[in-house]
Amino acid sequence: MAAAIPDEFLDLMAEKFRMLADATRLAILRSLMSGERNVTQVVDETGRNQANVSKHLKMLAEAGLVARRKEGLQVFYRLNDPLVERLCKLVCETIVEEAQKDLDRQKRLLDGWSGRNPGAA
Amino acid sequence: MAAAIPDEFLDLMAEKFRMLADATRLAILRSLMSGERNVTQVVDETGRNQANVSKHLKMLAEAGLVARRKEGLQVFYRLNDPLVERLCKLVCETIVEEAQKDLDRQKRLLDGWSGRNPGAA
DNA sequence: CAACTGTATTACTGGTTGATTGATTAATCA
DNA sequence: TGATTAATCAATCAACCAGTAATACAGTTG
Repeated sequence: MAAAIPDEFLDLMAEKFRMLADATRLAILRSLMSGERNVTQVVDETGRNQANVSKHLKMLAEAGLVARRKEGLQVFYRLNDPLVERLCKLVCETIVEEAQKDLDRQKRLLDGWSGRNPGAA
Repeated sequence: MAAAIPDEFLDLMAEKFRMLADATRLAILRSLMSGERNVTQVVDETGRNQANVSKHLKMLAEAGLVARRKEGLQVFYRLNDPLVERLCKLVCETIVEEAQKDLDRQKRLLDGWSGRNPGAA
């Protein structure tokens, strides 16, 4: 019956989605999907600069999406919310599907349609 | 094996999530989850003003999340992307779980813990 | 201890985007 | 024409993001 979403949820939901609505943060999360990483490793894997990565990691930690562990000089981060991978997976699949649909449409226009139905606008 | 997310996907994914990263748009989508609605109905159900709703509906339509149908004076919108409801459902469940976890933690502090382990800070 | 190095965070800035609102316009129909 | 519905315009305000520079922190070395 898909219970309706209560008003108080809307802001919380928006906040969750907002965390995922940035390519840099997604790149960081993707890096953490392979396992725990320190800041320098994340910097290397994402190609973003350190201050920027650090800032986004802080946001993600405050939102509860990643967890922090300090060890000597280094700070290690890891995924802390199973939701992340599930949401990313769903969206990725959708992107693939949409790309496939586009391909099919083009294909139909290019070969399947040639010669037939000549007068159509 | 959870195939890695390719770089080219990051922006597309961020764009998808960004559409859902706003409480007003979520309220609009929730309204449409009950079925097709015209703009006035969405305005009433969301409590936002007409210009605002109209603008967000346009964004959602351009992103392909909703579909548009004009009939006389009115314009009807409906959900057009099965992803929306699945993503919202996932996030809602997570919010409920997190709230539950908070409740449990408080409960444990209040009654389960009283008397025992007296010296702990 | 003081100086120094490597690692991570914070502060500040400029530029961009986004949300909201009131007023106006466009389209449709009585 | 007048009423209704939706889209657009113009203006304001807030949020966000990248980048540089400055700061903090832990550990090492002299």
